[in-house]
Amino acid sequence: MGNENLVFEKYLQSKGLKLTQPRKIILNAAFATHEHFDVDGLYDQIRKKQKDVSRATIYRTIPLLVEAGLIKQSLRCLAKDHYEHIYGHGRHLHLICEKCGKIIEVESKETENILNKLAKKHNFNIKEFNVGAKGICNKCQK
Amino acid sequence: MGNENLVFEKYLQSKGLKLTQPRKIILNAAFATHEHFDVDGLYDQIRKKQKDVSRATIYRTIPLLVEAGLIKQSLRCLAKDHYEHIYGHGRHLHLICEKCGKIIEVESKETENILNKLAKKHNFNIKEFNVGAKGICNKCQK
DNA sequence: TTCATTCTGAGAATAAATCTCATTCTCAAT
DNA sequence: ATTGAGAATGAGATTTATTCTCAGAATGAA
Ligand SMILES: [Mn+2]
Ligand SMILES: [Mn+2]
Ligand SMILES: [Zn+2]
Ligand SMILES: [Zn+2]
Repeated sequence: MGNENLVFEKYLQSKGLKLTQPRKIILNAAFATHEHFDVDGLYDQIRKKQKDVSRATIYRTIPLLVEAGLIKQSLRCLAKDHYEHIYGHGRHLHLICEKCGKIIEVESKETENILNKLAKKHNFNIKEFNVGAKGICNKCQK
Repeated sequence: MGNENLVFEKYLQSKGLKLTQPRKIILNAAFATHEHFDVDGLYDQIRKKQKDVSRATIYRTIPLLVEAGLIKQSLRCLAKDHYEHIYGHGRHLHLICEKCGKIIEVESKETENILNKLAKKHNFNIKEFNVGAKGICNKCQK
């Protein structure tokens, strides 16, 4: 339990927006797990906790969390957008198994350094890394 | 004009499928440009050439081209799946401008080597690399 | 309280992608 | 050349994630 709440509140204030109850609930749900998540996942999780937030509000809140630098759009599985929180969670790349859907997270400063170098060569200002590979995981190879 | 036709035909034969006229037209359209493309892009391009292929057939043919190793799913822009051909086109990574949508393609054996190393450590068998970054391009920084 | 603004939920609307199905094509066997 | 079985196609219906609309509720400063 970091201080995502504080970060979010600060961001909302800076935009003249309010940290309401639904927004708190959604923020909490997004940080309740270290797994990637989608809108329906959040919705179900929130409903299990007797809370009540509409899907519309979740869809409206996610861009705010992204803008605040708390979460990022991650992968797209089963035709749905997926997200993951980034605040308090080191950058990493993804190895995604095409068979079972397993996601392996790996840290790699090296790839970042290389990308930074290439970006500099093109005068490109990187905001978000997006590194990964698809293939077959250990178990599924048998 | 490589021999994508031959590759596609071989693949289709191996699956008991046929290289029909619509499939030829779609294949050609996919290789007519080195830009990334989406279904509507192909559809418009084909219609401009007086040809006629339904969207349904394009949607049905794309997975075949992917399976044949001729194209790959690339980016997702404006809520649409995008693709790019890979046959006869060296692997590369993408620097995508969030402002103007410009896509800079850069080669980098280094990142591949690193990813291969990381994959080996996890007994992961890589099929497709997916490397890039989002940010602001040279021009849009002013 | 008042008042202006922001938020919210419910449901309608949008649109990419998939599916259905009747018809047409393909091609190997006769 | 004819036939027949399976494959392919186009048109339109369907699905479904996401966005939009709008009427009412909450917020908070004055
Ligand atoms: Mn992750
Ligand atoms: Mn490319
Ligand atoms: Zn697996
Ligand atoms: Zn740009």
